This record gives sequence, structure tokens and C-alpha cells, in this order.
Amino acid sequence: MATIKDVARVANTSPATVSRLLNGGRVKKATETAILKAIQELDYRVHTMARGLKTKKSYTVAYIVPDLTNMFFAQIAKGAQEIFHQAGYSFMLLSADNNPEREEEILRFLLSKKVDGILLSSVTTSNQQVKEIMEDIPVVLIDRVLPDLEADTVLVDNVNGAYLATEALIAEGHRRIGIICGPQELLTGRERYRGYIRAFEDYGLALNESLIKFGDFEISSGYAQMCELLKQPERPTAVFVCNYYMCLGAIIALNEKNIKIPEDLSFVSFDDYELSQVYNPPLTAVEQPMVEIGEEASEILLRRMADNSKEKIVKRLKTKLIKRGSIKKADSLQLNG
Amino acid sequence: MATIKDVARVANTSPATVSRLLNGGRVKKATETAILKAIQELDYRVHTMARGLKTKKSYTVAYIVPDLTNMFFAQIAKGAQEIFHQAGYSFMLLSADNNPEREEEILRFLLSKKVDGILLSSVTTSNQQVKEIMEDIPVVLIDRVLPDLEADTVLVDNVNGAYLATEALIAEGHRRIGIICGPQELLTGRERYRGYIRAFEDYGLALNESLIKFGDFEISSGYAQMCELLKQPERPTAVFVCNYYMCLGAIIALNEKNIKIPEDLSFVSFDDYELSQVYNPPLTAVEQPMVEIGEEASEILLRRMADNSKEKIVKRLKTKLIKRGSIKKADSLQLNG
DNA sequence: ATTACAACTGAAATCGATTTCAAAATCCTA
DNA sequence: TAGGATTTTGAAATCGATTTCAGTTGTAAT
Repeated sequence: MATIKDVARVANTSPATVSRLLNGGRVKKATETAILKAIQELDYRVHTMARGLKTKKSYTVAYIVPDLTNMFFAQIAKGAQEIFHQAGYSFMLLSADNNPEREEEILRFLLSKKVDGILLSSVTTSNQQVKEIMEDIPVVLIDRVLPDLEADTVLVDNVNGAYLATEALIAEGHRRIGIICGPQELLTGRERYRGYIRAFEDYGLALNESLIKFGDFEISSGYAQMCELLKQPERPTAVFVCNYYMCLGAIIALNEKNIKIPEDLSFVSFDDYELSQVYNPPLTAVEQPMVEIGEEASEILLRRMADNSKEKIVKRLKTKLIKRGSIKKADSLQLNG
Repeated sequence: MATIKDVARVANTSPATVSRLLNGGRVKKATETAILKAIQELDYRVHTMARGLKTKKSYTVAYIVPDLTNMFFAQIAKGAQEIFHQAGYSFMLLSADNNPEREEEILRFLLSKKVDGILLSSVTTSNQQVKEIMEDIPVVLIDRVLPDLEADTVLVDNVNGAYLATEALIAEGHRRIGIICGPQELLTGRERYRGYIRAFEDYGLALNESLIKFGDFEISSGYAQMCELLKQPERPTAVFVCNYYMCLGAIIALNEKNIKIPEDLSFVSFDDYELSQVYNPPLTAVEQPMVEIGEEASEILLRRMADNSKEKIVKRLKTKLIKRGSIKKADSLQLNG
């Protein structure tokens, strides 16, 4: 493979001049033509490792996700990739596979790869390693915050999203509203739960502990907790499921027990994917602006890489309730309208 | 950040010795201890760019997918990531976003990044660039083959998968069986179509052109082509949809027209994701061993990187028909059993 | 023609590792 | 303990770029 020296030799000039041209410096027109011709001829490409060694920049950023096959993170990655591509950065997507040790390894790897910036949706709850890394490399947190860590962060207004979902059920007259919460170690889990509680408070309704179940955002727990809900002596008339995967599990449980949405049970979930439209009836759901999250985070990271001085930004994006056909008016409807 | 020189100084030895230890060479026990201590103390990490410059290896491989958010490729990536992680390689996942030019750019980028190997599910149908790259870097093709290109390839037995699906419908007495094919530019599109045809031939049944529709593997075309099928004067009693996304579109169409699976229409699709189990009734589908595809391809690439001599491998993995509840016996059933 | 100034250019140092090869240290045997 | 064999070591060259800085060339003004 041709090097900058070869190009210089063929173009009858020096490596310094070739480098200058490559990096937008000024070069006599004639020299430029000769160099360009040589580059073409030799099919020369800069050796980014050599360049990076000298410049201490890799023009590469990475996004570490908990799970590659999780649609939420895949969509965010899509948004991020677009922005970095436009900015001339190369973008690596890495999955920690829900394994904290793997995440640690990846972080070490990125450090020695000398990436210029990191987007992180962490699977850990400890911030030690990240804290250290942030001294060398800008990091933007996405969706998963770390305790007591002052860092740029992009997330979604979970409280409001959950509030909207719960409110929609209340508005149709439901009072026995079950919830399948996410894990309370995660901020998103806590916040969505809080949105539910707040809606009850605002409408002056009493919470019923037996209708509040905790899952872990995975299909299996959606299934298990929905079964729990259905076992209650007084079944809920509606249920709010706090993420997509638990929603899948919940629906499997419903199908098994032959419980129909919305005739037998009204249904809302957090996250809006294809399923929501494909299901019959289409599901009312809280939509997160996933691609935007990725874009926003990337832009923050880009700014941060250019100038690491300013104080940290926390950006919250709005969620939206998409009304479809999975909520029915409660039978015992006694509204004032 | 500490360099190998710093480590050498602190450990009171030379960079050469440190390097030797780092790379598994022999070093006196005492020296080793001193070096390890120094590394710890200084929090030293090898600078992979510097190393790569010298060794001409990056210990990095990349997988280029058409679309990050396509479950099929995401699952393959998951399998691949695991294998490379075990082998000590770092793994980059890059999306061409269904854009041939973007793919070209990525390929160029990887070349200058000096990755050691490439996994590719190409969005193009031209092999020129890939052919050139293969002279420098081992490439393994996944699912998407390129015309006239002799390369290691991993794919799935599409013909058989489609045959199984079609056969399952025939076995239940269906004769008017619609198909929504994938794009015929893609091998998978062609092969699945061929499996359908072959089943008809083997069972001595006549094909009905009006029930053969062509989509592009996207949701929208699944919707559109299903609408077309339903417009036929004599509706099909069963339909085989050639991938997941078209299956989503098809089901939306069915819901809209209030056509029930399997009462009004029996249904089989290629690809088996969560939806198949969540849908009511659960869908009969052809499962592809996605994670295995990724693993298999990675292992081939690993071998290829170690020894680029042997002749090219084409590996076909088996598909499996998962029977669930979306096929009903045909009304006009007149079988010999 | 001379000077002043701007525009270009290239030799050499540098980034942080690896690797070669000869020298130094250590071990072993007689 | 001498001498040879074996281990262990480090100086220096190298990978392919960038960057500095001094020198060269070109231009304009006097």
C-alpha cells in the first residue's frame, strides 16, 4: 500500500507538502495537481493509525449500548450515526450485552483506541470507571444516568409520558389500573412509576398496592407480572406496561388466558414500535423520540469535543401519547361530562 | 497518558523489554514484577494506534449491515460480536443505511482504519469495490451475495425454508396460496420464491400468476401487496409472506379489512421474531438461525485472517418451520387421509 | 536592480509502539 | 572456576503520518 512518501516521490515533492495539501494547507496549484494525480495513480489513502498517532485524534466516536438487539438503542444509534457521519467522524457501535464486566472491557478498549468521544447507555450503576474516563474523553450519557455523576445527559421525560398514559386510562373512567413497572434501579423505571403515582394523586384517586407490579423490562417479567395481576381477587380493568418488551410478555399472557384488549382489559404501554400498529386492535402507546435522542446526544458530544469547558447539559426530550384502539371506556363509567 | 517509555523508566528497564512482556515474550521474573507494578502505578495502556502502525494489524474487525434497526442483522451482529470478543478482537458494527454510496464510504474508511477483516451484508449488487478490497483484507459475505464474486459466504437455506412453509399450507389442503415475494435482485428474494415454486411442482399443483406478488422486504410493500392479493376475484385461502417486515405490513392490511387469521386466511411467514408469539393466534413461521449465522461467519473470518490460502467456503445453515396457530385446514378439504 | 514581504517548500523531529541483533548476564557442566 | 550454552536485555531502526522552522521562490514597490 502506498504511503505519503510514495506520493511525494511520484509527485516530485516532499511528504510535508503532501500532508499539507491533505489537511487543507496552501500549496501551489501546480504542486496540487501533481500530488492529486499521484494519489490517484497510487490509490493512496491516509493511514489513519499513523495520522492518529501524531495528531492524538482518531476522528472516531463510539456508542456503547446494553443490547444490540434492543430496538430502543438501535434507533438511537441510527440517529447518532447520521450526525457523526455528517460531521466526518466514524462511528462504532458496541454492545455490552447487559454485562457490566463487558462494559468495563469495552471502555478500556476504547481508551486504548483513543476514541475522541463516547456515547454511553450504561448497564452499570457505578460511576467510578466512567468518572475516570471523563477526565480524558468527553462522555455523553443516554437514557441511563449514573448516580452522582455530573455529565452531559440526554433522556426522555419519563414522568410525563407515564402520566399521560395513566391519565388516558383515568379519563376513560378506569379506577382499577394496574401497572407493570420497570426495575427501580433504573431511572427510567423509577420515573415511569412516579408518573403513574402522580396521575393518581392529581386525580385524587387512591393507589392499590396489589395492582402495582415490578418487572425488569424483559419479556419474561412482562408475562409473569401480567399473570400476577390477573390473579388478583379484583382484576384491574386497565393496565399500563412500562416498556415494550414487558408489553410483549404481557400480551402473550393475555392471549393465553384469552383476555381480549380492549373488551376485557384496556391497555397502554411505554414505547411505540411496529407491533403497536400491527396488533389488533392497534395499541395506544407512549412514543419516545429515539432517533432524536441519538441526534441530540451526538450534537452535544460534538460540541463537547470541540470545547470541553462549559458546564454540563442535561437534555430532556418530550414523549408523546399515541392514541389508538386499546383503551375502552370503563363499564362503571360515571363521569361528570 | 503514560507511554511504554515511562513504564520502562519506572521499572528501571528498557521499552523493548516492556514490549516483550506485553506481547508474551520471556522476561526474568523480577523484571516482570517490576514492570507490572509500574504499569499498575502509571495506569498504562497500550496505544493501539502506535502498535498497529508497527504491526500493521489493528485487531479490529467490522460488520457492515444494510440497516442497524433490522432485527435480522442485529441478531447476526450479536453472534458475531460474541465470537470476536472471545478471540480478543474488537468489533465494529456499521450501518450503510441502505445506501450504496454510504457503503462505499464505509469500506474506504475501513481500509484506512486497517481493519483486519470484514463481515459484509452488502446493499449493492456490484462487486467491483469489494473485489479490490478482498485483495488486501479478508471478507466474509453474509446473507447478501454478490454476483460472480468468489468469496466466503454464510447464508441460509432459503429454498428449503420457503418449501417447508408452502408445503405446510398445501398439506392442510390449501390450493389458492398467495405469496408476497422479496425483491428478485436479492438472492434471498429469488430463493424463497423458488422454494414456493418447487413445492407446487413437487405436489403437482398449478401456479396461479395472479397470486404471486412482489414486494421489497419493507413494511409498506407488505401492506400494498396484501391489498393486491385481497383484490383478486378469487381470493387466496392462504398466504406465504417472504420476510418479517412485509409480514407486519400484510397484517396491518388484514386488520384493516377485518380479515381474521386463520379463520379467513391461513398465514405463514419467513422470519420468526417476538411478534409471532405475541400475535393472536401465534404465527407459524420459518425461523432462521441468526445468531449462528453471525457466529459461523465470524469463525470463518477468523480462520481466513490466520491463513488466507484455502479455497472459499460457502456455508448454508438450516431453517426451521415453527408451527403455531395461523394455519387452518382448507374448507374444501378433500385429502386422501 | 534592490529591497521587503508574502507564499511555498522540505529536512528533520516526533508520536508510541515493535523488532532485530549484538552484548550482557546467568546458568550449567566438567 | 573456566568455558560454553542459554537467557535476558537494550540501543536503534522502523512503521506512516504531522508539524516546525528555516530556507527558497515569487511578487511588488521603490
